[in-house]
Amino acid sequence: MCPYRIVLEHVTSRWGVLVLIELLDRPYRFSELRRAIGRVGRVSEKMLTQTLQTLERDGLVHRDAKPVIPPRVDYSLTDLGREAADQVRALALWTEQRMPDVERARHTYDEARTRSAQAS
Amino acid sequence: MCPYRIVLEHVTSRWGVLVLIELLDRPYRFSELRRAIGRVGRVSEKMLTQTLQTLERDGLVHRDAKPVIPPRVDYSLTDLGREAADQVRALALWTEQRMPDVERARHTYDEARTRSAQAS
DNA sequence: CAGCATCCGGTACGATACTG
DNA sequence: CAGTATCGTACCGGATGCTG
Repeated sequence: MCPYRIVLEHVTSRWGVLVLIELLDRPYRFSELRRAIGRVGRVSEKMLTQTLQTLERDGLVHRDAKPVIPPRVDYSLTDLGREAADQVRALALWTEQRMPDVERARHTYDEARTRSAQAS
Repeated sequence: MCPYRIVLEHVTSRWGVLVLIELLDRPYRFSELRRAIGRVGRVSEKMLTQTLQTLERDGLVHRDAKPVIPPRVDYSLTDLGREAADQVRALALWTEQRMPDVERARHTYDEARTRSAQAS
């Protein structure tokens, strides 16, 4: 499989999308980020960790761990990450905007299928 | 979960991305589309069917089934689908472009981890 | 050719408990 | 607080066989 597709899948992954969009606003701490995303769709601690590690490895997210007690870790976007996040957010906004059209299309589709089911 | 996130996941899904990008060039028949995508990552017949149905239901893809023997079905983008596909392609192109940066970031990341593993 | 039905393995994902 | 480790499950996705 093409190497760039891997990165594309990281960026467009379920939680990757949400992480990038949230971090576009401002840096977040781990649990804080988890709560912020939680308003849209609950993410498990494990998945958030995994997603952040993947994005960090790809150079999209910067992890700043301060050696204090209790631990404090801040996540932010790198310049590269911001470029990706901008595009992802644009896509998300577009989706939100076009939701009515999608709903209408679905309704038409479902009705057509219901009819043909009745006809059988 | 927010309704628009569902659509976003359809669009950014593994095969959804590739279908949208391919259809941006021109309409495709089923098997033809499968082969076209196959150059990047093999997709099973089942997944392609499923992806196309989802995108059709969301009003992004138009399905034109001609009642002939042998069957001929053409898939194309709707206006709505083209809007989505444009954004997805932009993201894919960006990813391809920035691949060197990602590779470099990964190398740095992996090396740092190797070192700390040796230190233990 | 286009697609549906069925079975099945891998893994993505969540819940929980534990550590520094 | 910010994770790691372990376990169980649900679902993704592939392989195969069949239909119009």
